Amino acid sequence: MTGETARYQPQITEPKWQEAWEAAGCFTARRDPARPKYYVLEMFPYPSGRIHMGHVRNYTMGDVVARTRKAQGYSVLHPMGWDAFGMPAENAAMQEGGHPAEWTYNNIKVMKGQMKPLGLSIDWSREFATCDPEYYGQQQAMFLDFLEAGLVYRKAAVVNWDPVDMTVLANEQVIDGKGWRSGAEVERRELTQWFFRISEFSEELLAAIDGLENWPEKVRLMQKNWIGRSRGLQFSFSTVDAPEGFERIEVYTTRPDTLMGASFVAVSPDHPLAKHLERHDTGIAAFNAECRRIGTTEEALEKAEKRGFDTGITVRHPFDTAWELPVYIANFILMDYGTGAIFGCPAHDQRDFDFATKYDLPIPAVFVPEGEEDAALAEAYVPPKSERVQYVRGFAGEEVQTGEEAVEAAIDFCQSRGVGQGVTKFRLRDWGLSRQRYWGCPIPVVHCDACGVVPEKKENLPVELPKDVSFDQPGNPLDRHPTWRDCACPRCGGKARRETDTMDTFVDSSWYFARFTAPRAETPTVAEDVAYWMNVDQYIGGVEHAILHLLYSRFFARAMHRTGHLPAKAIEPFDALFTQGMVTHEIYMSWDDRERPVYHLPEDVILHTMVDGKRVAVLKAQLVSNGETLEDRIDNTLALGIGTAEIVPSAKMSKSKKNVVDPVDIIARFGADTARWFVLSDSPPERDVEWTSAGAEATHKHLARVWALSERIAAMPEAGAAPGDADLLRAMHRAIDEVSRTIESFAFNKSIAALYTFTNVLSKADASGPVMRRAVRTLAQLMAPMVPHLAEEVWAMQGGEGLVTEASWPVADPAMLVSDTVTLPIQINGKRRAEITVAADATKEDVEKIALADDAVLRFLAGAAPKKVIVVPGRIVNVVL
RNA sequence: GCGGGCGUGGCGGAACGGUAGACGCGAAGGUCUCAAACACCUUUGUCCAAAAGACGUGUGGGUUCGAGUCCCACCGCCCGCACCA
Repeated sequence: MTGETARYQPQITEPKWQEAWEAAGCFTARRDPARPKYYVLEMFPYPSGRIHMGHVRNYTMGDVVARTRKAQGYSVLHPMGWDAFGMPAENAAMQEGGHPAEWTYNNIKVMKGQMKPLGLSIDWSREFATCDPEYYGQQQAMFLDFLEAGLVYRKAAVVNWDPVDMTVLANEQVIDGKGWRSGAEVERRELTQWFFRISEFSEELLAAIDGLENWPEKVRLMQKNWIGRSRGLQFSFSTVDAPEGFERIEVYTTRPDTLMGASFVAVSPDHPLAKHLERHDTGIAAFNAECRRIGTTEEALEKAEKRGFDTGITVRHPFDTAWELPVYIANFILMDYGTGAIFGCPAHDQRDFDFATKYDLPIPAVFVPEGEEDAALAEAYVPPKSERVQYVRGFAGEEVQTGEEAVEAAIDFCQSRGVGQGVTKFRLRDWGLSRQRYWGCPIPVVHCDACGVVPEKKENLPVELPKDVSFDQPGNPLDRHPTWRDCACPRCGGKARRETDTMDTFVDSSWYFARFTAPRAETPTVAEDVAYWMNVDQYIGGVEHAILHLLYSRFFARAMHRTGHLPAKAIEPFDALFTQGMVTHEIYMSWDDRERPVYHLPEDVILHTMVDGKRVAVLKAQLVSNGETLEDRIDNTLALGIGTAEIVPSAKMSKSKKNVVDPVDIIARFGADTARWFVLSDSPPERDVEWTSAGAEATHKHLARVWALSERIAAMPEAGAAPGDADLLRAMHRAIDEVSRTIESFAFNKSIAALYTFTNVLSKADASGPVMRRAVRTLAQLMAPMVPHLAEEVWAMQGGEGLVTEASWPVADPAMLVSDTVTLPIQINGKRRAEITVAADATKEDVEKIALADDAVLRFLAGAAPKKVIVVPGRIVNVVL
């Protein structure tokens, strides 16, 4: 057969198989009590308008799991939806006009059109967007249930305020302390906002992490640290010369053992005392205002230079009333943590040390390394709490003890003297969900002059966003929409105003996984559906969600359970979690005549490897304008670097660096299977993978080789036997075993390596037609999760029954996996010097005898007896001289 | 600043504490071709002409018969830090 008529043509075959799957309803999820269920979920996308390679990688991984589980007989749920609320839609409306809904739904349409050609085994009948009123209406219903259950409340909280645009800014909209649009200095301002009482679950959310065995250890650690349980002492200092009402300052410390090393007290600029003082003291007012300009992120506060303002107030030390400590307002004290006030022990905290040095405060050491003398410190001495140290200013417990022991002893001592209480605190703060924006789920309450805050009646849900809004003025359009904003009080019928804050988009994504089990239901969830489908058996997404999204979802599952929307088994909604790495690409950069960087798209350069192995990127535009060929360029000016771009090693794909590879282009050129195979092949899934055009081309070639191999095998005789049959069958079972195990353990790069190995064996095998056919059909089955279209093609070519997508997963025969001999390396003093082949069931003694008789071993022994011989059966022999 | 992660050939990466470099890319040589492309075959960590050998997993120490893997210290890069999603 010539290459003319028979070729691997994904552009033709891929749509064909997608239609076949759709016609057969392969991916429609059904509750089937007779079968075990499997729920695979990839973190749903934000509809930005285009899919990127990260999506391809994420969804391909989920698809491998979904298709494998389906083949293994599970009833699979593999849904897809859209995390559709958020600021970009509003930004687009501001910049380009139009309406956020129009922008969002259009993006969804485009992105879905780009995703469909990937051939993912998604049940599209369950699709929804979080901006659908049907979805957010149910979310509002749950909000009301949470409100009734006491899981939501209002309190004042700090926001970034842009005084020119008169609007609240997100952290990412604050650049160097200035508003991104107005350029005005951003202020911290307090607003009354809605909060979820997530902190009520701190202890439980922390304790339950230990049960999340199939989560990555790093995510569990990050969550633990985020919740941040600490044990400490809360007590108050009595003040001297403080204003009325501030006779005491309550502080919290995790190191009460350092109380005798205290040298100052510091309160947050947002502390009631600081706020009181600023009303009467312009210096303090100016200092506090300065602090508030730093912003609201913890990062900014931590990185800012540590500064304080001496209030002139002092406090008495609890164990020595003659000892007075100055009270500062300090920019690094968070009002949200502890009591918003601390005592500083500069000897044993670097921040306090820097502060004390700056303000010339004493630095008395409380403890020193065992056996050392008390001496002046050049920096804070901060040993691990588990280390034994010698206390020179301790007041409780032994003189030499660990920090942990000393803390407990100090708490006991203080409590017995009536100085404070031992308390457990958490770093985790309540979740502020209010957003002063339009494009989010409206908070379904009204503010009535007579009744106060009144929940909307459930029969009036959803509280829909008004469509007639404009974004030509700063601020939230809901605030200035009179017919939407003004309403009747659900309780008294009097004049009332709707809440104009909308919900954080994290709320939308905190329960979508539950909604997928019954996406069209008229209640948030349906008992039978959540009972059958929950939990998510495998959740897959980016590590950037390791803390907030996952923690919020864990909280939501508990809150939903408490309000009757989820069964108890679903309070940890994700049984297994996998966090995948990014897709990166190298950057092509040159410089313009003013020495500014200019970035070039991958398709605008030709990559060439020079003889010395150096890679260069030649600018296509340069070749065209000079009328040159690549060869001319290589001969002439390449060495000079003219018309070439520097290759900067891989970086996260971003539009500004122009290193984005568009999946749509790749699919058009090579087909979806090439894109799918490549994103799985090179790197372990949890690590970043670098997209390279050479790799994509090589993948495509390999897939074409498999196609051609299948075609060759299809033409082989129907009957007969050949000497290589047994070897090929062994290789086949090894491949089944390896691919099955590596898919199970999320090592898809190794699955692909095993498929390469098996394909290489298969193409060189000296086996008969029937065995070859059997092997290549198995190859199709093993490849199907990764490259389902090609697998169908091969399956059909070999006369496979029905669709390979519907075929059951092959099982390796253990008897075919063992061999009768084994090759062992022999080390001499830990260095490999020889190898021997012995029977797989040889005894240690036999192996030792054979090893010691080996030529190389005899040469090294030179007649002497070995000191020791270590035989690890099946692995290695080590002879120690 | 705090928290978390990652460092292995020219490149992506393999390796229950047991033969470092599986598999793929790239490169070199060959077959085919008028020639090229494609395809196929062989080689490919570094040093040495080759053999033998030596050296090799970011750096420096340590534990072990044996360390990429475990421990300590350091260096570099990446991610998160509560209103981006």
